[in-house]
Amino acid sequence: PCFLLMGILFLPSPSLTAEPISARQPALRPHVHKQPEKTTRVRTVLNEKQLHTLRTCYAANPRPDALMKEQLVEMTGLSPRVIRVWFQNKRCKDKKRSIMMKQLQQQQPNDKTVSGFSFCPCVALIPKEKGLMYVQP
Amino acid sequence: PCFLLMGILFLPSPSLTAEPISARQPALRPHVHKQPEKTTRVRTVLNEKQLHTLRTCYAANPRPDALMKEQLVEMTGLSPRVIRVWFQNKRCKDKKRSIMMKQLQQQQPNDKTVSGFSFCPCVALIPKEKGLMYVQP
DNA sequence: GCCTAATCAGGTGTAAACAA
DNA sequence: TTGTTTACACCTGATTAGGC
Repeated sequence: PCFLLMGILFLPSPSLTAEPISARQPALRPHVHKQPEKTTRVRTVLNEKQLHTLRTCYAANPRPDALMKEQLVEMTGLSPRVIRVWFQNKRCKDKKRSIMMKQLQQQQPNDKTVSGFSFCPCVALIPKEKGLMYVQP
Repeated sequence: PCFLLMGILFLPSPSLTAEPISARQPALRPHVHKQPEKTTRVRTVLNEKQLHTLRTCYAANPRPDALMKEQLVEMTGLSPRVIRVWFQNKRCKDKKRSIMMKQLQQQQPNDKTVSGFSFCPCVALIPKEKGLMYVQP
């Protein structure tokens, strides 16, 4: 259960070799056109194995062609649509992140002041509004 | 898959849990409607075997993904919700405990090392006595 | 009373939808 | 296609309450 694709060696996932239960068929709505009432958006939850496959492929080639995507469909059991969207989002996020990084680096090479927080992409660390700061008593 | 960069802790993507929608609680009135209706919450009592299974899994991976949780559901006979809550509580307790430990260790050697505060106040700062002091930033 | 399962409040990450 | 927004899955941390 390990094979080669585009020069990438895919090993079986360490956690699970057998994939028993949830081969997810997202069961998407056939009527894509908007019904203002039904706002139920079906969110596919990717498991670790699928993510690993996608990420490995992405690392080798962030813009897979149709053939490649087809292979991914087969490997992950995801729909082509999910594959496509995932790569779209991934490219976008990556780009955004790299831009952020560059800003961060050139902004303060080794400044340790609190002001550096304003550029911290991890929002959790920034009190948004009336958040609280933790200090030692 | 979690790393530190420029003092920012990047956590791995959240583990995935497929939770049936039916498990969502109807969000009963949090307010003054003190209706005499029974608010008895059902408390699951875990037996030794279930605890052992959960603890073993936790030791190997405190953040199981959807597949793993599904297996746990099968092995323990517990609902996905109970599994999820157990892991949440366990992580929280563990974290709290480890923080206590670290703070105990650091208590004697030195004081007033505010290093790290400017980078990560949420994580780095540890209460000296018992509990955190909150101040407005 | 202690331990902890369940709940709550608030936040994060991201798949999906949408806009350009 | 890229860039932005939205909705949802799931998190943490604090709190509440059930069993022993």
